[in-house]
Amino acid sequence: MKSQRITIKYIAERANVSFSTVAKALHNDPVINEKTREKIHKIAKELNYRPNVLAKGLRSRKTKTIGIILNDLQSPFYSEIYKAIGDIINKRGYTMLLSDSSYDEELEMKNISTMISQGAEGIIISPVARDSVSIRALIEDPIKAVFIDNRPSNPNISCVYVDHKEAARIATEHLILAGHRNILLLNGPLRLPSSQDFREGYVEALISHDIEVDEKMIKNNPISIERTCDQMRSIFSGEDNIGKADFTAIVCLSDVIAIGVYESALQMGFNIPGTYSLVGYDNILATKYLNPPLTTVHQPKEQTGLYAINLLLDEIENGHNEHRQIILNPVLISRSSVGNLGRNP
Amino acid sequence: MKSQRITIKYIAERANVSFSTVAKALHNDPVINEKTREKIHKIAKELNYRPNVLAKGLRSRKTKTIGIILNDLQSPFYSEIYKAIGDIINKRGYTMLLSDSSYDEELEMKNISTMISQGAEGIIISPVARDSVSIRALIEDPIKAVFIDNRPSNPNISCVYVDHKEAARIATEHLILAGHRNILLLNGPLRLPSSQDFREGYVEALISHDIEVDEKMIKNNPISIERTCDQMRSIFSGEDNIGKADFTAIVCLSDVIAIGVYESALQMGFNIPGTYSLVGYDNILATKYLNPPLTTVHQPKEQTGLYAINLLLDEIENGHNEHRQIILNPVLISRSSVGNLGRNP
DNA sequence: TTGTAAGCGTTATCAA
DNA sequence: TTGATAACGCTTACAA
Repeated sequence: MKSQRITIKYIAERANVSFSTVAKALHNDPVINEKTREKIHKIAKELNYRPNVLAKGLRSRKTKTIGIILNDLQSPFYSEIYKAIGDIINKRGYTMLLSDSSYDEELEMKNISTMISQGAEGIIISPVARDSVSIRALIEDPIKAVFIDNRPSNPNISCVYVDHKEAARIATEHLILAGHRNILLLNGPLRLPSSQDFREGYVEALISHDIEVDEKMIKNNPISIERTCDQMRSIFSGEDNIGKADFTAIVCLSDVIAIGVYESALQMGFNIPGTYSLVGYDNILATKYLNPPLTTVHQPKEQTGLYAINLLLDEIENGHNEHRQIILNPVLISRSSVGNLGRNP
Repeated sequence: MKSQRITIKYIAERANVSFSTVAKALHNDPVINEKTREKIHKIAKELNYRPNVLAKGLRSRKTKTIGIILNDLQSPFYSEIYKAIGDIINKRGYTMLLSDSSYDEELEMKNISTMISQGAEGIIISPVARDSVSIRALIEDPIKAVFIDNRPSNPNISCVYVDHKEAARIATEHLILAGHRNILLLNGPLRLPSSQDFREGYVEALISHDIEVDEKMIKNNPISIERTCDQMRSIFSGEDNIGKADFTAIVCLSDVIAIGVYESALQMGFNIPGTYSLVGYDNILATKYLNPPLTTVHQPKEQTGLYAINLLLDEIENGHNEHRQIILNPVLISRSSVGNLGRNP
């Protein structure tokens, strides 16, 4: 298995020319004689020559590699985003380096380091925090980056994100207009910028409708079905600081959390929207087919990915240097998980 | 922005030692004096030194990079698999190169080439076909590979897969035992090995219960919600060679196809399981919460990923050379999308 | 204990 | 039109 590696040097031997001639021929450099060019191409093809990207990158600084750093590879939310990114990356002849930070700053830092080490020409990242060591490191590094999903506090970064505050406002208001006044917020960990924004939107909606904000009604938990079930169980069992009769509706930071509520409904025997009305966020594929179909706020995920990669490639290939911020709008998708309490006309 | 790149050479200058001393110190080579070692580490840390993986890989042939090639990054089926893979890869200090072949052999070939070019030390691939130019190329190359999701025809390849034939048999038999005899098979494109296997299992189940196999009842379409809706619509409109009354149950090659049937039910106004009983395959997360909850055949996706990456890393790191084939078992998850026709006790 | 030097496979410059 | 050569940043004998 000590099989000879196919390099331009090896091709040169076979073709009886110098390796630099081979290099030029392979790049279709017009200085090379048509005949030799063809001969060399033929040999390369026969030997199934594959240029060594490492050597190439080392020498030319061009690796044609883009790093994508997200927080949860498995989440349908993120997968729609990087599906869109991946398609473009492929089409444009790049390769995608992908990694998962799992909402952990240390891991994020490591991921960024690795990608830079690997010679990624650019990075698209869904940052764990609005500002952090890793983000500052990223900005200092001469590597191009586009942030998605969250607005970084430093304005000198290109980014594409949906206005989470507005999303929460829309979702909460929808419930208020359906007559709900005691609305539970199933939020994510408060250290996440999206959770902070979402919370703000929720509060704003309540206030603008003269509803008092009760801190006990805001629950911050990791974004997962299991943890959501734990939360609901603790409310039902009386362990929590609120009881199951203290609210009539639930807003969730993400559809995954909303699915956790569906699971809880199954486990604890309550009904959606009979017992609780429910609004999610993201509009992931499955929500349409849930029982009942979930009312949720749509995030343009494909668009996010598309904008992000186009911005990045533009910066890389055309040396674009001014930073652009693209804010996308959330839109309410009304389905059947919200019941009308009939207080409002 | 012409910022000085931090290399061992640069650190060497700062530390007043030769660059090879730096290299050794950074590797904690015991021949280096404790004092100088510490000094060098300190400087490296201050300068935020990141080894250039390209140079490293070029010289040492170790890139710590694993390539993952799948057919549909967005599908929850695949994302569970590479989530599992990604976790291990990260934990073991590797990086993941990910790409999507979209069930296209040409793209697959390109993806393999790219990964080899990039110096990936190993590849985990869900192959488009059981045998193909790209697969043969992959075997000839000295790169380690593990196939998942499908059994390749060449036995000299490590692989991890679920027995799709058995899965189809279980699914179909489940319907037969519920009294169904006219069962529509919503299969994938016939060029896909999984479709071929699935078809076999379906046929086997029918035969073993003395039900005649009707080719018209087997539909091969791309695996997507949209194409499934198209198929159902053509049956309902009479354009197809079977009519809507010709069957009472449906088996699907994947849960995504099954979701397409749910969508069709919505669009065309039929009922599950009232009009048609339905069995899916994969047991993706959402199936449990569909309306009605989908009866499906579970594929151990996380296990698939885990086995695959462990096999691969074992081959890479321990030079394991014998190839191993791991076959995983599908298991029926009975929920509420199958109605009993009452013919059997 | 530290330093010198060759080489990994390219690109790119200059000379022939 | 072709060839020789240096350089990219690192690893790794071997020499000092």
